[in-house]
Amino acid sequence: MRLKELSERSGVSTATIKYYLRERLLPPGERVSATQAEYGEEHLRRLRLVRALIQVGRVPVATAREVLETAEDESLSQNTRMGAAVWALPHGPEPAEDDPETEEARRQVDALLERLGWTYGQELGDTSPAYGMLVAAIASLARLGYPHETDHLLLHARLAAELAVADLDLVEKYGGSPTERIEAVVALTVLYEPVLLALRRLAETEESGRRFTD
Amino acid sequence: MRLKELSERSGVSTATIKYYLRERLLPPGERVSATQAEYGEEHLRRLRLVRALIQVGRVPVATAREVLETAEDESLSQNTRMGAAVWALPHGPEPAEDDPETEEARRQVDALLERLGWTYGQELGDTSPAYGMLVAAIASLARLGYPHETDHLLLHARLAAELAVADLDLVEKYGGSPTERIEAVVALTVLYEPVLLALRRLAETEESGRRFTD
DNA sequence: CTGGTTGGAGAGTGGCACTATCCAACTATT
DNA sequence: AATAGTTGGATAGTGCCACTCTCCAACCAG
Repeated sequence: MRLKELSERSGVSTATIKYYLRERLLPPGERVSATQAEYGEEHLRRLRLVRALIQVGRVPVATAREVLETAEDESLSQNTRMGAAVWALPHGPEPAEDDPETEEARRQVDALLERLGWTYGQELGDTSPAYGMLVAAIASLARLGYPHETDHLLLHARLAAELAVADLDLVEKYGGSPTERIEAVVALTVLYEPVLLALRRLAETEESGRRFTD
Repeated sequence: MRLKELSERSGVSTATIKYYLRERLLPPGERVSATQAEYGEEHLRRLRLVRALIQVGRVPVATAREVLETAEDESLSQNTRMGAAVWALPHGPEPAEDDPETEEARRQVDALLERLGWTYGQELGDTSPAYGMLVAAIASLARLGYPHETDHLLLHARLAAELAVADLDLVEKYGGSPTERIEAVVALTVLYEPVLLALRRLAETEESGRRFTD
């Protein structure tokens, strides 16, 4: 298939596909002549994954490239590939190191993770970006004087763990090659985030409507 | 307090505070003379809330203004104010209307919400942005061939409802004026999103490490 | 008196995700 | 075979956004 057909079947403009090719989010097509290239079904699948990550998952282009490169780097162990791919997903700024709320939040998170028995992926001698995200969010809550008790966090963590088990059951049932599985974990991690957030907002609207009806 | 002190106590540069004042994210300070203004503790609190929404919650500046304006518009009922504030929170692009995956996703979401008995805030004769967010995410999963069974969605919804109940318990315990309560709902809705996502990612790393260790 | 500070306004910056233009090589139509 | 349209690679440009810089008159502290 030619660029135009790839564009029509994916709903992505040719200009944007060219941009993705340039940014190495898509592998180049097979050269047919000096100025013509041919694309296959694999390109279409990959393009749709890229679009889903960028549009639905709000992953920056540069990040999407890193994630996908790591996912298909067969020189790494499956576990490293999976960890590194999720590692590269977007996350807020690292928490400021030099204020009391951050330190307190860090203590609280450490205590929480220890209580859960999570090793929080210190695999590479570094803490996960998700850890920083968590600390920053809790520090913000503290700074605003909103409650952030360990019990409440534990509830969130317990529910998160339940989701993770269900998601990975899905991946195992889904099967496929190691690379496909890693892609599936990335896709499910990213694409179920809006699902979860949307459901939570709907649930909150529902519940607050129930409680605060005038 | 003067601009500089507000800046020092909040950790936000004076240039950025001026920008927020211009964008009406902060109410103007009390004029002391033609070119001097005085700010109070309320400004500091508001500034911290704005910063939390923008930096941690990734809410665009224009959206933050709408959300906060709605939250403090005392001409509206408490329920409307709360609904409208959460309504204005950022969400992905509306799903494309004209493709089969979107239609299928919409049917699935409608069935899910009916089964849950959620009225998904059709208060204003329109569906919530969170509804569109949910449809778009599920359509993406379908387009990529990933599973998105109703059972799996129901699990997410059940957990989301559990979170909503816990969050609103916190708000009720927190108390305060109606405006403060609405601010609290907005702040907790936004600031617990990164907490939940971070915990989910940590849980996924943990669980996939457990399953896929080579 | 004077050197530094304050705050309002407008223009400028940098990053990002495209998007438009150009052009030579190709392909399809008559 | 002429010609009109298409393709794909490279480069530059666009639009948006969240700041950030510059200027300047008014102000204030030593």
